[in-house]
Amino acid sequence: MPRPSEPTRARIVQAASALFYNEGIRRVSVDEVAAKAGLTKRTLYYHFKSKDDLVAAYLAARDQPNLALFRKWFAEAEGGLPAKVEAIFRNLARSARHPKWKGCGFLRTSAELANMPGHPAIRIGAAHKKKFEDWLRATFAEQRIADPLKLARQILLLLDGSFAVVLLHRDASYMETAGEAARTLIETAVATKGRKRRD
Amino acid sequence: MPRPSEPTRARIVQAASALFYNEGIRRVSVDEVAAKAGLTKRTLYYHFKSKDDLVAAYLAARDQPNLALFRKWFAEAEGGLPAKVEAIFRNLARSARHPKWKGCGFLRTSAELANMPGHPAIRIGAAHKKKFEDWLRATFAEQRIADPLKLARQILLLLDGSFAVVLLHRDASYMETAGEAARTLIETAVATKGRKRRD
DNA sequence: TTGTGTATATTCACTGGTTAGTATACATAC
DNA sequence: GTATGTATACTAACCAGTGAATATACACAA
Repeated sequence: MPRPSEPTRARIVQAASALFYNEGIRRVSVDEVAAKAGLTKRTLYYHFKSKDDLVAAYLAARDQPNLALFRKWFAEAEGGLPAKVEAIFRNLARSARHPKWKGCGFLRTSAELANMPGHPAIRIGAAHKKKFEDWLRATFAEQRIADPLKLARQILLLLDGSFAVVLLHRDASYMETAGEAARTLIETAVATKGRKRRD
Repeated sequence: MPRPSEPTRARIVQAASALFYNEGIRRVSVDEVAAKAGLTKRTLYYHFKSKDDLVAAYLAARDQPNLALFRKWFAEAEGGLPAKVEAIFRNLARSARHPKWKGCGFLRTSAELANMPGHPAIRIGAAHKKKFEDWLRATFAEQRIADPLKLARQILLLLDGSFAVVLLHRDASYMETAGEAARTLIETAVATKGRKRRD
């Protein structure tokens, strides 16, 4: 039974993900994670050196799948650039209507651990958001938009804002409002493409 | 010494505010709050029936001062509507650069308690955001903007987005980016004032 | 093929500390 | 002498992390 070790670790991360996402980091004990994974706490501590380490692994496992989903929604959408970005918000709204939805795991974790600035989990969250921003910036740069970084950050702000607002109000329609705002900002940036900045 | 009871209660809320905001709800014990307020836990439980009750009081105490601050920043700013809204973001960025700043207490609390949907603290947070949205909507309506509710919600999304992003990245310049985005959205809405919706 | 050593993987049982909430008694002011 | 307010001392549960022992799989030697 010993040898492999990788499936066990993966099972622990899976159990931790479900519990941490649904209940919150500090609400969930290491014992609960171990029980859900079907093993003892001592075994868990063989694979992870601390609870903080486990929390970091939980977020690290969410990084790539999450980004892939956003890219998929963007790629599959019909229409031009604004429509493709808006599709991300529309799909997100659909996810948010599921009763088990509880916002963005990265944001919620960094909100809960805000008193530990250098925590590995917060770094992983920041890196995740940065990857998303970088992908948007590159996409906008390809379309010869004047200030692709600024526009990417504006979209990111709307996205994370919709995570926060929808979590509070439990009203997913805010995500469609955010999508509309994103469309307006993109169209404005496109219109300014060649022109000098006014003001 | 007994009689008054109100200053005692206020002192408890003050102690709770500092601790809950800086360390997080579940991180802070009722004993710690009592110690910081200079009394025993048993006395605290005379004034509040549970920890949840105390958490709710912590947020309720933040509601009016927070809104007043936003209104003050708006009112004192020079210039037109976009400049006045942008001033809110600029002032917020200034606050966020203080090292003790840890985001929006309402958002962080509801992120931490996301597993308890009906929690009084979450309701207070939602009501707070709604009041801000209502104030913006009324302000925009006075200026004869076409869809004041939609614009108010877009600004709210940018505001809460900047709380989230700046908490993660510890880079307050995102708030100025959010302010710029708000300006763009307002100017677009103003330009659409009388006109029919295109599309 | 069979025995044996070793790194890997797992468990039981425990520690020292913390936690929300309470039973009871005492003090003060009016 | 009764409302209000405060403190001491307690419960019963929980929690992150560890010490010591054990089980398994595989490499290699006989």
